[in-house]
Parts: sequence; C-alpha cells; structure tokens
Amino acid sequence: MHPQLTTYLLVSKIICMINKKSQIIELTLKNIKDKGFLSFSYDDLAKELGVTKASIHYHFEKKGDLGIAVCNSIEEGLEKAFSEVKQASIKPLDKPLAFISNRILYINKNDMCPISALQADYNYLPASMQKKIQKLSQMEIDFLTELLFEAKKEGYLEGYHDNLEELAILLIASTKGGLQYKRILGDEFFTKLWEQFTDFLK
Amino acid sequence: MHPQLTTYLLVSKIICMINKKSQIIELTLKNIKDKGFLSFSYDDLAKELGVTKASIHYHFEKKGDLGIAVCNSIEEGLEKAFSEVKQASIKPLDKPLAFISNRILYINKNDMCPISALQADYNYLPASMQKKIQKLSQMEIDFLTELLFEAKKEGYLEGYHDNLEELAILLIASTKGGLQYKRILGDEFFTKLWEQFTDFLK
DNA sequence: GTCTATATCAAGATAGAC
DNA sequence: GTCTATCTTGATATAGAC
Repeated sequence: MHPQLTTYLLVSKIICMINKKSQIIELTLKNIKDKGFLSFSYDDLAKELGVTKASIHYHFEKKGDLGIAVCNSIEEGLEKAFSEVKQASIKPLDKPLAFISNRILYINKNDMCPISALQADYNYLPASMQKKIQKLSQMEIDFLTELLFEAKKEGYLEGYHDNLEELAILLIASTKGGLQYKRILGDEFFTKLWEQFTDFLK
Repeated sequence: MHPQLTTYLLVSKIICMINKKSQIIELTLKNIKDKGFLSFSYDDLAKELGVTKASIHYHFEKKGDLGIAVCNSIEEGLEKAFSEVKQASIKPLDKPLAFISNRILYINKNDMCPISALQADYNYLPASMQKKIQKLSQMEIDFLTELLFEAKKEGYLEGYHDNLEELAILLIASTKGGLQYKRILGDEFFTKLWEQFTDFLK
C-alpha cells in the first residue's frame, strides 16, 4: 500500500473516531436531560446510534468516563456562552439574563437542565464526576456574578451593593427550580418567574 | 381457641400490617430523598427492614403502588404543615417562611427534597404517579400563596398587589433549586438564599 | 405475612473474532 | 472500530410452601 494512502486512512480513521466520540457525548447529554445519568444505559445510546453496546464501551470504557466527557462538554458550552454574552453589544444590564436565556435555549420541552439532572444523581456518581459537577455548579454562579458586577460598574443595579453574588444565587437557584416545575406544571410557571427576573434587573 | 383470642390476634395482625406498611412508606421516602424513585430498589428496602423482597411485594405489589402511597404520605405532610402554620400564633408575615422552613426541616444533609426527586424522575414514572406529582407541586404553590394573601390581608406586604402567586412561585422555585445546590456547594449557598427571602417578606 | 425459589429482563463490562 | 458472545450483577415480579 502506498504510504500516502496509509496516512490518509489513518487520519480519516482518527477524524471518524473523534466524530463518533462527540456524537456519543452529544447523545449522552440528550439522554441525561431526558432521564438522568443513572437511568440512561449504554444500550439506549447504542440503539439510537445503530451500533452495539460493546462499540460504545470501546470509546468510553466505563460509564464514568463518558460522564466526565459530558461534563467537559457542558463546561465548554458554559464558557462559550459566557464569553459570547460578555462580548455582545447589548446593554450591560441585559447581559445577566442573556446569559441565563442562552443556557436555557438548549433545554427542550420535557427535558431537565443537565446540571440539575447530574446534581440529582450526585450521591451515587463516581467521585471524579462529583468533583466536576461541583465545578460546573460553581462556574455558573461565578459567571453570572461577574456579569452582574459589570452591569453595576456601568452604573446599573443601584439598589445592590456588595450582595451581587447573592442575587446571582437567587437567579440561578430559581431558574433551576423553575425549569423543573415547568416540566410538571407547564410553561406559565417559568414565565411568571422570568417576569420577576426582569423586575430585579432594572 | 377462644373467640376473644381470635379477635385479638386478628386485630393485632391488622395493626402490625398497618405499621409495616407505614414503615415501608417511611423507608421509601428516605430512599427517594437519597437516590430518587427510579434508583432505589425493593432490595434496598428489604435489607434495611430485615425482610425479603417478596415480603415488600406482598404489601405493595408494584413499585408504582408504593410510589402512590409515598405521594399520599407527602400530601398528608404538606397539609399538616399548612394547617399547623396557618393556626400558629405567629405574625401573619412570618407564616410563609415558617411553612417553607417547616417543610425543609425533614430534609437531611445530603438528601434531596422528595418532591424534587420525583420531579427529576417524572418522564419515566407511571401516569398515576405523574398525576400525583402534579398535584403535590401545585399544592405547595397554592398553600404558600394563601399564606401570602393572609399576610397581605393583615396589612403586610405593601409592595405587592395581585402578584402574590408570582412571589410564591419565586420562593418555591428558588427553595427547590437552592436545596439541590446546597448538597453540592455547601450550606452557605442556602443561607445566602434565605437571607434574601427575609428581605422580600417585610 | 414472610419465606425460598425462580422467571425474566436489563445493566455494566470484557474477550476475542473480523 | 465494530461485532458476537458471554459474564456478573441486580431489578421487578410471581408462585407456592410454611
């Protein structure tokens, strides 16, 4: 075989592997949002991808490995949303809620926030995942807090002083709770919540 | 055998059955708070009670039956907390948060709110349970809303008008979200949330 | 009412062929 | 990289003896 062909085959194999890996990660994320980490199975993924369980195990030997990969993917999404909103040409006061609604955009009608789903399963996840989930949970708070501080620096949020982290906590906690209730009681629940958010931020 | 003795044995058998049933329900509630409805097993209960799985199946043939029984138990607790707080001799303005803290009292350090746990598993629960969970979710809102209205009637909450249900939704949603974060990030998270609640209600 | 035993099914994971 | 086959374990559930 020509050495060039060998190289080509090797490269395309690696690219395919990367694609398959990220396919699996994406699909896992979807499953987590639907049923949680403990409740989805390698067989669920295999069926949706049209392959066997063993094939998934080739890419992610243990379920925990796949869990870590998904957490990393969530982390990237979080950072991307943060930097996009930070650089957006909108009023600084609108950025905190833009960040939240950016994140919510990817949660479908009957799905959970994936971070909430991971938090729910927390007690029975491997320590490596628990650590990652801690980090993700804190990151969301920190990003939102920073956006609130930037708004404050620009002269908004006069009613608030050193308590912007507290406001971030209120916004995140009620968003997460609200998303859960929305699945059960319908969209109005979240709408009524969001209206109050816009009142806080003016 | 004396007829009296027969009666005695029958009665004590029934009482024992009732006790065993409520024992199972209590233990199930504990398990739901720890791992969620889908993740606990009859074997978990059996081991903790020192009996076999088959024995639990005698009392609750299907897992869904047990789920309904637990939901009913939660509903009773909810109604009890509501009527206790309603009749308590404390300021009407303190009653809404008294209701919430009354409910939180029974959630241990690394546990979830059982309603939140059931909400997380919602998509994969039997329809009978989904209906019950809807009812429980709405009940909490309604009870809290009513306590807020009573406070308003007594002259408190001047800043609020027809939006007391919205306030209830904010309080419930952030409480639920906050309890989840508390398990991951520690008690301070919830403390910082609670401080804001007391600011809202004055 | 509780037990033993068992049926059935699904889950995570691995071995080895192609 | 994917497959078949298999192992092991655990889950829901039922049958029938005591």
